[in-house]
Amino acid sequence: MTPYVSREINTKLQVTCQNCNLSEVCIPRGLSHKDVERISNIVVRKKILHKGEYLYRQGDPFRGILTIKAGTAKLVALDLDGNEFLTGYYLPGELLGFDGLADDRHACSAMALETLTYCEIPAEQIDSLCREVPNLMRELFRHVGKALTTETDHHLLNQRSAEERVAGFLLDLSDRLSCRGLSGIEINLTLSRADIGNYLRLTMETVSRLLKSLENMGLITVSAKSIRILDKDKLRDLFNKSSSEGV
Amino acid sequence: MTPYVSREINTKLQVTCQNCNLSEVCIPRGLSHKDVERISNIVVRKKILHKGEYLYRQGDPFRGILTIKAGTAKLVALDLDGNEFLTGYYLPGELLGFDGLADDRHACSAMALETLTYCEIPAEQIDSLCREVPNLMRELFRHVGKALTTETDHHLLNQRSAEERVAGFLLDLSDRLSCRGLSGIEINLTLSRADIGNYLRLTMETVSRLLKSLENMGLITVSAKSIRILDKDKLRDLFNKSSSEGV
DNA sequence: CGTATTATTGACTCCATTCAAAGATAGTGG
DNA sequence: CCACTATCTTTGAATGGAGTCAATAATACG
Repeated sequence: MTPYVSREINTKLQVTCQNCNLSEVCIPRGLSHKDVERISNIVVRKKILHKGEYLYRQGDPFRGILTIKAGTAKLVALDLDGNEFLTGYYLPGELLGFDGLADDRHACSAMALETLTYCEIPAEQIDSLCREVPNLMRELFRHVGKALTTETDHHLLNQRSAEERVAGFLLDLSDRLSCRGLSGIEINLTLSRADIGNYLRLTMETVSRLLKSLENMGLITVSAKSIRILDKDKLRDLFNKSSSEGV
Repeated sequence: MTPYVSREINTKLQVTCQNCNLSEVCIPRGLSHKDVERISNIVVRKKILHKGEYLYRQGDPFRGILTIKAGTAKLVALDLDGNEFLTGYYLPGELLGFDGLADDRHACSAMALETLTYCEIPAEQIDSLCREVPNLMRELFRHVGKALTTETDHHLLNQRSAEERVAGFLLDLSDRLSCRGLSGIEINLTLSRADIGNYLRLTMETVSRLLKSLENMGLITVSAKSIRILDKDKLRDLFNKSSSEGV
């Protein structure tokens, strides 16, 4: 019953944190109306990026904490050999940029996977803003802590069997989409098979084979970049396979 | 040339952040004398823990940010099946506890690997202390950011070949010991083979085989829990093997 | 409509795991 | 101090899961 507000980023003057449709998942979550107002004046609402463009690049000076308004992005680290490693995949309302906190340079690159709009708390403002709005400080600590446990979960996922990894990836994505009021059943992948493989540390061939296998089992249907989850419970069972061994 | 101060935690009254021998690597790093004084009054210097005792357990309410004064600790997450996953291994001056930031409960357990002493910024004090000492806030953000990139590096390491993982583990440990003024050559492992395997997501058999193999190559000598690095450069070459393929 | 990119499918290989058994080490009580 | 036990470590042989290489198919894009 919150007043409906246009999703168009183009109507720039109107869009504030107070009326943003993502206020339930983004920074404002848990902050008072007054705090949000304070923050909203600082937050920079950025222009559109197109597929393949960077929000920031590995090695860039830390630019701030970003949050996606619309679209999806991937976070990529380069290993010693220059190979990509997809460390994260971001949906609207999710925060990124924490990889720049450690030494004021971004340790990863963030790239738009499709047309994307985002907001930013500029690096130079974080300090003063946190001092003025202690609740924001607490929220930022909470978010960066969340980024840490998410990375641990990702690491844990990638130690499981290829089948469990793919199942886990779909379940995670489904849940995160649901949280944002989007369909957790009809999933539109913006990642390529190679990207998914990169995220799960599998080859694209293995990802392809396993999506087909899940389809053959009747758990999902796959058609190009669109995946429909037919049986989430069975998918979950598959994900937890190792614990209920032997059946 | 800083005045030498007893390492004995038992002489409680004397030990402050100002005179702690770890001030170059721990929280005080980069803070003014005055800031350190302020913090030192809040920091709680804890009693001795013995091998196998917990600093905190998964599910416990967030207790604060801890730093090890003497000894080593492991950070362990339990996966869905109840299997251990060793997410981190901590040396004196290293901070832990960030796994409790996200939802005020610790996502991991921290266990002493040997007799251990540590200090603590209690959870309830972090907020006010950060407000009084903005430089501390910045340092904490830096540290939690570091924890995040460290976890990504760990994740990346665990995607490499078993040989590279073991070599990388030894190199990392060696460097971290060196930073603390300890020998990076004569390494005393406090982790068991199973723990190392757990950290590197290898079986203890594989770890054992590869330590033996590195010994046969003349890069290290192994005797029980004591490892001596004989040729760090060659060890580094081995770690970077995949990039200089074919030789 | 044609070309480039991305995805699928198959056959074969190899690295790390598993299973199993022997050997070393550390901790305990007589 | 030594014997005894439990735990940790080493070593070997066989297995299997995901990778690699390669060819074809589908999709996106100009």
